[in-house]
Amino acid sequence: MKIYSTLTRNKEEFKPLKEGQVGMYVCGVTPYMDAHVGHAMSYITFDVIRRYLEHRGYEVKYIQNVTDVDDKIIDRALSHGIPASELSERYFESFKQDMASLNIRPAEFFPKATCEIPEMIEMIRRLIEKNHAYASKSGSVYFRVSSMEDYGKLSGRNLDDMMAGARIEVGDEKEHPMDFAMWKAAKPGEPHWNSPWGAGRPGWHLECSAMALKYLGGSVDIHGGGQDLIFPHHENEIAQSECATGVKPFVRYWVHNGLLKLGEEKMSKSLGNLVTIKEALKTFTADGIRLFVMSSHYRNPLTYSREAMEAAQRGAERLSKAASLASPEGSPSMLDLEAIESDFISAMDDDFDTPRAVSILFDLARQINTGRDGGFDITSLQQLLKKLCSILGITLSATEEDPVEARPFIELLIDTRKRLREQKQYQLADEIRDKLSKLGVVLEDKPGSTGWHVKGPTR
RNA sequence: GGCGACGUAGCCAAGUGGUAAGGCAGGGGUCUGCAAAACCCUUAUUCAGCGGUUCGAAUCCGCUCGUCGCCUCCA
Repeated sequence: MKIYSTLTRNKEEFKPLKEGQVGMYVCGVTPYMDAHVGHAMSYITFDVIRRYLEHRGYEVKYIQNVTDVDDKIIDRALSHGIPASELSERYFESFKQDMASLNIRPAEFFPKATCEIPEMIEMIRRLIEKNHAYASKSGSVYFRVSSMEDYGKLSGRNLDDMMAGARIEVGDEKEHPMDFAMWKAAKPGEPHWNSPWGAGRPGWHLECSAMALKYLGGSVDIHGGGQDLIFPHHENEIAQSECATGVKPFVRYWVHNGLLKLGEEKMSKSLGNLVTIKEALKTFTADGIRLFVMSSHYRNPLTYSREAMEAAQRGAERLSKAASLASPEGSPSMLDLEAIESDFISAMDDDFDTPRAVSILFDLARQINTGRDGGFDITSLQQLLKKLCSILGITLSATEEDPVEARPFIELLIDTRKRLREQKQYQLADEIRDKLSKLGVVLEDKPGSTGWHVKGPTR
């Protein structure tokens, strides 16, 4: 199996530190508003990677942090008149719901920044001891970037290049403009914790270093996140971790997903151009959204559009139809299932090439349909389709929940319509079908019987 | 200005040296009372442009144009 690592900018043969086990750390959210489809894209990507690794026999330990204290949370909590902890808790719950709706499996553990303060303080202390960090007069602590030989290796920058950028402000208390805060001295009214350097709160980058170390050990196999985190976040994580522990590399495979665009720009909370996951789910199903994400390679940017989403949604429906067809009782289909599965594996083994993997799913669906039409037993094909879909977290569930209360009435109408058709009263029969369709119930006449299903969410 | 991606049919998107997967949409057909679904056929002599390397390039190299991301919080 090959995985592209941002650090080497190459596909590397995947070998976890401990055979058969994978420590995976994915940067989580800062919960101060509802998550958007860009977050969905990222977490679907890592959910698929996790599921696939497990399918390949690895035992995966998956950790995802929650940044439950930061400037935005504090600002927003203030304007809502509630404690920061309450705000972040509320949106973290909302986030977990969204993830569940998208069939994204929860992390094994979601460490919160505010619950890991002692570990972070310990890390700062070690870095100060080793001269990699220093406390300022105001009680903040900064990482000394000049103390690290290869600072900038992940993002391909060096300190001189960065100094050439015009947007750097020279802070009074920093030794070097690129030094970054690990501990921020408390301002009046802000949530704060005590530390050897005074009251304050942890810097953003520090939590991931401390948590990765605590939960996954000195070396992480896979560390994931959006490409927008490469610099400064992940660069600084490397600096803190490698300088504190002396263990190199901090991360064996850096995996970054491309960003979701809305129109010509990145979808983001700060730009405000976003579609929340809850909004998307009003129109599309989890399978539709997952297929949309997987139809493009995870390292490429993807543009959210109604047209693209609808195409994915149609595709999802096609797959679940093929999976749920009743199989004729004929001779079994003679397809080489092992060859199909091994094509799927080699696509996924090649840096998780989901577009290629998905194309195999569609090929399989067509084989199922033609097999059915030819009177073959398609059960084994359907089992394979279901198996491959479950590796990708595609549920294949009917697009809508069963409208239990309406069921007897729908069936009554279908029965009535059947009699009308027998009497060749087609005009009235078609009228029933059209009206049901407008109500979201689609009828399909087959030889001898009429099937029905509910249309996707609100389409 | 520095760093990094990307540009393949109407749309989305694989393919990284051997002659263009797959999905959606469109056209024609089979089936059907008509639909729907499904199936079959069909839609890029061509991969942003221009040069170069090669027996051979969408794939490698150079240049040009265009788009995006990061350099400030961000999945």
